[in-house]
Formats: sequence, structure tokens, C-alpha cells
Amino acid sequence: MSNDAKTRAHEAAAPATGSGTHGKSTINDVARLAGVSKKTVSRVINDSPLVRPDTRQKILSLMQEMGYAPDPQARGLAFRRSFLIGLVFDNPTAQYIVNLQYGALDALRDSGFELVVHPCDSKSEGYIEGIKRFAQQQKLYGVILIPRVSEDQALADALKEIGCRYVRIASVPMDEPANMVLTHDRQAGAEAANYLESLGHRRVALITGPKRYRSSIERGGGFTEALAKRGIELPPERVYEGGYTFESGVAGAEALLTRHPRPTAIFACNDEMAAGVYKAALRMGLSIPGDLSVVGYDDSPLASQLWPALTTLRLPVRDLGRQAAAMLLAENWPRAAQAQAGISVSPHLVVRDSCQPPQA
Amino acid sequence: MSNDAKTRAHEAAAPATGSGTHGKSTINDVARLAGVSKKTVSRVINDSPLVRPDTRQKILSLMQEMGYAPDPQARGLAFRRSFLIGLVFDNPTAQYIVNLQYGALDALRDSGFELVVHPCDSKSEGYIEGIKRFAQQQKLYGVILIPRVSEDQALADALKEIGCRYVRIASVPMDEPANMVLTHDRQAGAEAANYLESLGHRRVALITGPKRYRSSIERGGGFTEALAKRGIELPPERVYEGGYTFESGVAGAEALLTRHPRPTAIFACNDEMAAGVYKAALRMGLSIPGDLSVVGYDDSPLASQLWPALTTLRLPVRDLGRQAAAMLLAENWPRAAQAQAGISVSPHLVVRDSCQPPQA
DNA sequence: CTGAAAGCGCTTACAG
DNA sequence: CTGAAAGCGCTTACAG
Repeated sequence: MSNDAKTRAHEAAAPATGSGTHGKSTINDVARLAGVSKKTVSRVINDSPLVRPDTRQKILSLMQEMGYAPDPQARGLAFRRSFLIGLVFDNPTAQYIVNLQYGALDALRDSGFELVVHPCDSKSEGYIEGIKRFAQQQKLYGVILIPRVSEDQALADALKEIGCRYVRIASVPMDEPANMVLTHDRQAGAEAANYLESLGHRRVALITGPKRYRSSIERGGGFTEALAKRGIELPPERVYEGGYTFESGVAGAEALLTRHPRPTAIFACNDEMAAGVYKAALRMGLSIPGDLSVVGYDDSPLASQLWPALTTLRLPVRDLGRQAAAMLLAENWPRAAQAQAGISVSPHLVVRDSCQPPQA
Repeated sequence: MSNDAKTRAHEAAAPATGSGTHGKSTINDVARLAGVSKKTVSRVINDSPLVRPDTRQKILSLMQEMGYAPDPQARGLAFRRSFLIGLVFDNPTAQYIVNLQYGALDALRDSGFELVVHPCDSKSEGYIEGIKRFAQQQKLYGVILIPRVSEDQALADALKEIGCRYVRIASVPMDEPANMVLTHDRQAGAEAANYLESLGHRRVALITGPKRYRSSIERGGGFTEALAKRGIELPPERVYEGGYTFESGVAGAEALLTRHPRPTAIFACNDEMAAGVYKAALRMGLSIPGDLSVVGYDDSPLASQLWPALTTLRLPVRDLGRQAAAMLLAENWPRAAQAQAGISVSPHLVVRDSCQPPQA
């Protein structure tokens, strides 16, 4: 992944030992010591081609030597744009947020950009105004939108209106390619279905997330679709709408497992709900995978900590974050971003110990 | 908690509808429309007392009306200091990081300050240099240090040297009160011991975190101490040094539970390790709390999702974050911060279903 | 209580 | 390829 950093100077090492004056040198100091105008130094900072190679080299090593790094605030003021990337999210799991941050920071490392976190409540009145103000006031360079806010077209429109770059992480294309990182939830849901079918399961059940989450619709839809393609029906009484929470997983499993005949496998649309299924099964005296096979989604730390370890769909969240941030930094947005958008980030099945063929 | 915001203007609402000119008004526009100099507007922005009340009021409502908010970059450039707070952490759990962020953001809301995240690797060579550069380059207003980096005196010294405000979250005082938010781990460890003793347990075991974590030493130490005070000995063979990870909890429990006689209770120094104890017990056919009582630490979401629900010490992480950020913003640092430092954030026992008196 | 001047550290036109 | 002037939107001395 090419690092389209705006400037090389940001990679400046610590002030060279012994350089003296408190490491607070400015562009003027560099210019004076190099015997050029500050405009020339500025050109070097901004990787302009309009500098003679030897001049550039001389200035570059001088900056290195002095431990000079341009002041982001001064640059921002002149550019009318900051070097901050906003991370906007509603209420995903802690693990999701943190992994996304790590990924985004991977891409921002040594670029001179920093990551500013901005949680919000998409159900509150005027939350879009809040984000707009955040973007405008800080003159954000760009914004990364995480589900569920990424799915809000009104938010995207607001951002576009004020001219703020953004990238939406979502399960289906709902914007220009340059503004999207896709998570392919439908395909992953199908993988879960195919896996269970291949083990021999015919009476399977589904615990979805809330309908207002596009991911939930895609995961559940892909699952149902793939099942149908293999000739397996999923009647409404074997589908439970959960809330992506542990408790809803418990409730869903309790509802589904009291049906007769009992399903032999459950696909929960996230790991938290799958953990809820474990609890319900344990309480009902059902063994996993003996009496019940379970598949989750996310591959959160939880998945490997459950016993038996949970078979689940791994969502490479850190990669999503890295990808989104890299697209935002792309030199010639949106052209370059679009090219990068081709790099796909897909979930895949991680087989552990929570599934086996159904008992005869 | 008083919000010592530097300025009122940050709370400016969205541009009043119909105000026209794209909401990009500057201090000059305000000054012109108010018929005063920009210096006077500046005084209002910065809550200077040197403005006639009616003048101030007039300017304030004008700003509100225009949807004016001062540009943080321009202010920062003039102030030689940004309005950014850095959150520096090594590798705590995702839940800890996120809760701390939420807490810090609670305190920063409507203050004009933003939160910049900065993970690091305290085991890597020159990591302190990296943080120093981050603080210096961004001219951070202040930094919040989370364990384990908060325990590194060299880091604190480096920050002090460059004149960067910081607050350390840690289990014991190791700096000026104005620089500390205490988590009182020792006292909480004692609470765990007293609780188990009161239930009648005499053969108890302990799974600590890594020795290099001060929290681990305090939690374990408080536990051991309180036990001793009540006449219960904790021999070395009933103490296992874990790594604050799930896997180490499994390993620890496996080691401790094969001793004869078997301990009737285990205190794990965090919930992840407690979850590991659950797994080991389940595999060994031991029931919780029938055969074994378990106490964790953190009250992470995990705690209530385990079955039976885990009795644990609740660490109010969000409060820690709020407290730390509020101290950083205190008007007259370090005096005011010190006053706030009095507000204590203490863990307390949350009793759920994982403990009972030992079987006869 | 109020203001005119100079400056924070950079960049954008505009010339050459 | 290089530079002198003006400006980004604020604040700090310094006067009054």
C-alpha cells in the first residue's frame, strides 16, 4: 500500500543531538541556513517538482540534521485545511472500534496526519449537524464512517455538501467507489450456509441483527439465499431478529431451541449473539457441537475464548481501517482512491470446534 | 465537574439559518458587524474580564447569530499550543481503551478540544522519542497516559522536560497529585479477599498479572495482605503469575486446580483470566460456583456474559477518562487540577453468581 | 475597558 | 527553477 504522504518532512527524526536551540526551528531557520528563500523550502516540504534535485537534497538533509518538522497548525492555516482525519462511529463493539483505529493509524503513520475520534448517537436529533460542525470547525482533511452511521445517506450528503472527503465502510456499494470500503457481508453469510449444509445440516436457524443495519440484512440474506440454492428452506419460525447483543442471542436461542423439531444448527449474525446461544444451550443442557452447531460472525476475541471455540466469519477490521485511511490520503482524490478501492477486503470462515454433522 | 473550557464561543450552534455567507465568518467579520476591534472580540472569545458586560453580551449574541466559531488552527498558531489532547496507550483491552475514550470525550464535549489517539509499543526501542515527537509536533495541550505506559517514569520525565501537561492513570501515587488519577487497586484486591473469606473460603488461590504491571502487584498484594490479616496464608504454590490474557488464565487454573488439596476459590486479577478459569474448570468437570468460586477484576462486558455471571471488581474506566481529561483542562494548572484530583475513583465489588461458600 | 501594530509559521498567487 | 509580497485567522505585547 503506497503511502501517499503529503510531505516527506514529517518523517523527520528527532532533533539531531547537539543541534541546540530547543528543536523549535522554523522554515525561516532552514531557509537561512540553506541560503534559499523560504518558498523553496516550502516546495521541498510539499514535494513540488519545481526544485533542482541537488537543492532539494541539500535542504532535505539540513532539515533532517536540524530535526526540523513543519508546524501542522501553520500549514493547516495556510492550506485552509487541517491534517486531521476524523473517525466517526455510533456504537459498534469495543473491539471493532479499536481494531479500526489501529488500522487507520497504520496508514497514517509517518504521514503527518493524526486520528481524531468522534463517537455520536445516530438516533439523537441533529446528530448530523454535530458531525458537520466537527468537520467544518476542525477543517478535517477527511472522515472515516463506520457502520451504522456509514449507512446514513443524509450524513454522506451533508459531508459532500461541505466539501469534506469521506470514506464509508459498509456491506454494499451505496456511493462512488472512491467513497466506499466494502465488507461483503452477503458473500460471507453464504459461506456460513454452505459450510453448515456441507456438514449435513438441514434444519438450521438464523439469529439476525436489527433490520436497520444493512450488515444484518446482508448476512442474513446471503445465508438464506445460499441455503435456498441448495434446496434448504428457512421458515420464519426458524428466524429470530436479535439486536447484535449478547442478551438478544440468549433470547433468540431460547426461542429457537424450544421449537419442535429442534434446529441442529444456528447461525448468529455476530459473535456476541453466538456467545448468547452458548449460554442458552448450556442452560438447556444441550452440548455444542454435539446437540447443536453454532456459527458466529466477526471473529472477535470472544470467539476463541468460548468453549468449545467458536467457528466464525473473520472480518479483517484492521484492514478495513487501513484501507479507508489510505484512500483518504490518496494524492489525487478521488481518482487514486478509486484505484485503491479495488483492493477488496473479504471475510472468510474460520473453522474451530463449534460445528459437526448433526446427530442421527 | 466544572467545565473549565477556555472559551464559550466553541459552544456556538450551527450557523443560523439564512445567515448566508457559507458559515465561514472570521473574527474580522464579527468585529466589523459589532463595531469593535477584533481584539475586543478576541477578549470575549477568551473570557477575558476586560470587556464591558453589555459589549460582551452584544458580541456573544452576534457570534451566535452568525454561527461564528473561532478557528482552532489560527488560535493554536497564535497560542503556540494546539487544542488537542493526546491519548497514549500501550496495549490494554479494547473495552478499556474505548471506555477511557468515551470518558475523556465526556469531559471535552463543547470545550473546543479534540481527542487524538496514539497507541505505542512500550517495549520498542525509542518509543519515548516517538511520543515526545508526537507531543511536540502537534503542540499538544495535554496527554493522558494509560497503564502500562503511565507507569513509566522516563516517559513522564520526558513530557515534563518538553513542558507538556500530562495525567497518569495508575494504581499508586508516583507523581504530583495534579498529574495522577488513582485507581486504588490495592484496596480492591483486599475487597476480593474479604469477600471470599466472609463466604468461608480458606484455601484460596491467586492468578496475578505480569509483574511489570504495577496494577498486578497492587491487586495481588492487597489480596494477599487482607487474607493474611484474617489469618489466611497464601503459599507460593497457590499463586500463579499470568499475563492478563485469557490463555494465561486457562494455564493458571489448570496448574492451580491440580494441586492437592484443591483450592475452593480463585481470584483472577482481570476478567479475561477469570474467563480462562471458567474454561479450565469446564474442561475439568468442575462446576462454578459449586466446586469453585471465582472472582475477576474490571467488570468488562465479558463478566456478565459468562455463565454463571462473574463476580468481579468494577473499575469505572469511563470515570477515569473523564477525570483525567477534566484535570488537563483545569484553568490554572496545576493548582485546579490538584483540587480535582481529590475526587476519587474507586473500584467496588459487583456480586453476581460465581461465588458461594465452599462445599463441606 | 479598548485598540493599532506586529507576529505565530506556513502557503498562495504573482513575477521573473 | 527561484523569490518577494501578501495573507490564512487568531493572539501577544504595548499604548492609551
